[in-house]
Amino acid sequence: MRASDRAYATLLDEIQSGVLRPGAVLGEVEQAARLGVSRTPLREALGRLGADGLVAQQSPRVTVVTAIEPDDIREIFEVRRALEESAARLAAERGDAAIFAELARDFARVDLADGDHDGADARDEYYALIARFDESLDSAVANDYLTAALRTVRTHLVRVRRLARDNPGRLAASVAEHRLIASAIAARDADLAAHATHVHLHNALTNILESLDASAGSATGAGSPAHDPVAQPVDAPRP
Amino acid sequence: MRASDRAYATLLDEIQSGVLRPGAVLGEVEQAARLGVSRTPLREALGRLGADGLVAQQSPRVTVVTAIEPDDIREIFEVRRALEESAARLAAERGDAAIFAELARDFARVDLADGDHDGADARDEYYALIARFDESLDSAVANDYLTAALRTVRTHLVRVRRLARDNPGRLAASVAEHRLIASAIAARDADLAAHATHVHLHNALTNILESLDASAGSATGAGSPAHDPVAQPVDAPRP
DNA sequence: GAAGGCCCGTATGTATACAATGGCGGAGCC
DNA sequence: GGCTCCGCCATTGTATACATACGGGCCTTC
Repeated sequence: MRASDRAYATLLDEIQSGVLRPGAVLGEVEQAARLGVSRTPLREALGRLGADGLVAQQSPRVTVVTAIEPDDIREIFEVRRALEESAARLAAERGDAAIFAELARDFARVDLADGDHDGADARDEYYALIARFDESLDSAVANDYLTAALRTVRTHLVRVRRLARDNPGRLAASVAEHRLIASAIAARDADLAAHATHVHLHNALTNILESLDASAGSATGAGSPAHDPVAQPVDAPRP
Repeated sequence: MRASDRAYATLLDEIQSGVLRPGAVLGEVEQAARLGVSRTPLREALGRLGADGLVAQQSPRVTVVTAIEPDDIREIFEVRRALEESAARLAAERGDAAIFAELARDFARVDLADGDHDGADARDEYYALIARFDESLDSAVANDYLTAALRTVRTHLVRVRRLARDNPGRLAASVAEHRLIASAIAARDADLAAHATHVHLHNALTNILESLDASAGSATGAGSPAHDPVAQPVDAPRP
């Protein structure tokens, strides 16, 4: 594996997981030394992260991790709605019905299992299933350009999810919503698939924004308690 | 201006204008020498072009200009429809009605002027107006993520337009379609704006594909006569 | 005492040198 | 005669050295 790939993967993970917080300054020599690579591959990694929108040049001399604010989340969900509604429609038109019928069954099963044991276990199963659903969707749509655009959106979504604590009730509802979407695609009902996607995204966004409001009310800025040992100067989240 | 920016801009222009044809091999030392920059900034330029989807690594050792085939065009238009329909909706909801009313007037004027003098002159005016329309749309939508996604699509569209000769009749129709979209946004009629966008994209795609069929029938591969003095080995359009 | 200018330090941007890998060609063997 | 293996060459990936430019701090002057 190339050094630039390692640097990109590591930085991506650290940004998505919150180890590198928004506003953290990413100096080239500093990060290159920390990750054990030279400046050249690190620059390539920073370039890719910049293309993804995860880092930006605050000034011509300083690269920082970008912030995600409620307005960003709304914007991301607008793009997400546009792309995923289309994807759902296209999947309903051309997808393999059997695959989505099976996905719908699996979502139904998780829905039941959720009563048995809620917690990290159910959540892991949920996220794994979502990932499988996304993969199946991409494969059914068979559109590299759409998949690429969705990939960018999903990259940002990882960070968004981290900001918002998902309550157990929302989890169960989300599973049910996905089940409906999968069923609609399996039934080749493009309108229903699109509208169910719309509903799902509306609910997800609402939940996230409410969760953000709640945590903003309880503790200001102490959402993620993790004191990071890496991101040195967390000054200037935005000028 | 940085050397990497110059390299990127030059290569982008050459790919979009067809000087560097699909399948052309972009060796690092070769292109660096040609563009008068070092390998380091050239690599950065290639990386950005790769992120845009304009070049790809055919094998782990050779970077080539990507091809655009009819299927690619269909895929691009699927993404474009998803994004531009949403953009039209959002612009209708939040845009400045006055700006789009003025755009609608300008489209109407070009529509009339088209009768006087058709040719390169009208086409330039048309493309300038389209560019202004796109800018106004982006500004009205005020969504950086959506704008970024549209930017990628538009980058590819430049190449698509070059492939298809646009006939004068289509040009006039396109102007009329844009006039309707602008009017709908000015009237804050989100549904009409979205549906007019759908109609416009459908017509544009149909025209492009028909034009492609026609040129494929008349001359195979001799669509762009420009003999290029730069792109050396045009071997292996695809294995 | 304050403001402006100069100098230095530190950062990025670029060039080049070095290393490793993959492909191609030739030669030898079956 | 054909296939396979070995070795060289070419090209990319990485590291490092050099240039340049921006910013901060200190000194000087008004």
